[in-house]
Amino acid sequence: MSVRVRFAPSPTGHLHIGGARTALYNWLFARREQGVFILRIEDTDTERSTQEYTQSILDGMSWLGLTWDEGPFHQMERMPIYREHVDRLLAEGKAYRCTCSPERLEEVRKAALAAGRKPTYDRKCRNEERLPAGSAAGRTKNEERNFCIRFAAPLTGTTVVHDMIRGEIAVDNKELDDLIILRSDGTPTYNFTVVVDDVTMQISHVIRGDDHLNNTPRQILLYQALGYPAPIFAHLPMILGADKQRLSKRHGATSVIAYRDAGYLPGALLNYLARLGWSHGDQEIFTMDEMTRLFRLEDVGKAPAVFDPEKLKWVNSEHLKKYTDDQLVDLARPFFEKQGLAIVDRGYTARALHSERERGKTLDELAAITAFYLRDAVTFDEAAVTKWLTAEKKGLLKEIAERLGQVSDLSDLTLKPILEELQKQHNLKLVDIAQPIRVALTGTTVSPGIFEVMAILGKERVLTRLARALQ
RNA sequence: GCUCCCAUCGUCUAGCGGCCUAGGACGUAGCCCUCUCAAGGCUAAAACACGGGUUCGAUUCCCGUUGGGAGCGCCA
Repeated sequence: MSVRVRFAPSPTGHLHIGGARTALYNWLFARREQGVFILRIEDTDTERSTQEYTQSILDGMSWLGLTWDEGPFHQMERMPIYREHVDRLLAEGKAYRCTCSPERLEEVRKAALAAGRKPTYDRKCRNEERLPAGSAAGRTKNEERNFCIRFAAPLTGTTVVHDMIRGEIAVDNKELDDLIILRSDGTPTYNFTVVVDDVTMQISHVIRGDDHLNNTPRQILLYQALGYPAPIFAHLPMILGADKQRLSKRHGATSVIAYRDAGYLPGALLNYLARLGWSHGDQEIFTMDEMTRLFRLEDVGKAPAVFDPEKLKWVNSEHLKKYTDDQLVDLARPFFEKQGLAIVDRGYTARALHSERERGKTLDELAAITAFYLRDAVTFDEAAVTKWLTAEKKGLLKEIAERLGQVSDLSDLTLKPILEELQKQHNLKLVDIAQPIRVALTGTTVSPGIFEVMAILGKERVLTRLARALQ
């Protein structure tokens, strides 16, 4: 059997961390099994679905590099298919019209809850005499729209889910109620469309979050009613916030795009996400290639995982190490631009980034700490100036400037003797001489080695900055 | 409330009955390196939720308890 999997987000928000991992696992599984990865937009919630979110999800997927082989399909464009299936169930007596009002439903739920039962539908309309079936789904003309269509679920027996991650899960059919498959406005509902779509798209494996685990038995009932074989299921554990609650906006950035804008590499985000729930021995860092080769659904754990931004950062820094200085220039460019800095000298920028690359864990951080190289005027940190640019130190800097003016170029070779000599002469520690220079050149007390900074800046910039700091 | 799922260091996890004195990673702390900050190296603290079984032997298997998560929508 050929492997066909799908990622089916609903466009009611941006692509978030949890969705991205689900998409990744589907993608990895498809790649490894040489199957097909399908993207399906579940937009039957016309109230909340928007075109913007759809685009945002597509953008997120593209940025991550999770390319799809088929789609994107939109459920709103597949209405005839759903209606056809509803009609079939209706004709076979496996679905029925329900004229209960939302108000009555609410009362029934409340009463059930009060009696200690599940807040399910009491099957009133199913038990009353059947209304003329007709083509409820395809009703068009002057027909009233004050009814919806419910699935007539089996009253007895048990339904068992075969899950690649959870094993077998048996649920008593008594726990399942007659879910609505077609709303009174004629649109189908999730549990129905997902089944019809997965069948008609010939999905072989349904890999999704385990918030859908409870829905699975009802869906299996629908497969059976429709006379289709059910796909193989694999329910992934949830991703939680630091408070062990389901990850939400309250936990900070949850949209994939936010991570792109914060300077994370798509490969790093995916690497981190992959390790949330999946592992391969002690390995932490994976290339996409390694992941597609190594990923197995059998190695996915069952327990929910807490999203740890700190570890993500570390993973990102590890991935950052794999790029050359030259590649870093292009990666960091948008983040320099965000600060209003344009890259005029590519080689210079590459050398600047080289000196800082161990210090920034995201591209945003990296660009921020490298910015002083590209800025014309140094931005001074007040505390640093107060501590290190005292009158006494300024005298020292003046002396340094004079000596530097006499050398042809700045390098370890020319710089070291000069500073060491001054250090001895004034009976100072190297730190007492390095810090004033550092503040004068970078504006802060933190930077790469001072010799390196000076060599990269070059004689002209160094002297200019020194002069300016002395004012 | 009912049903389902889950349970190893703070966090991500390895472990699939003896190899466990429970391993790795992030983070934390200390030391080394050192012109600052990182990076790097070394070291340390840190976990099998609890109680019953099964077994010669349980982190590993079973049951219960507790804790957490999810579902119970004319949302997906």
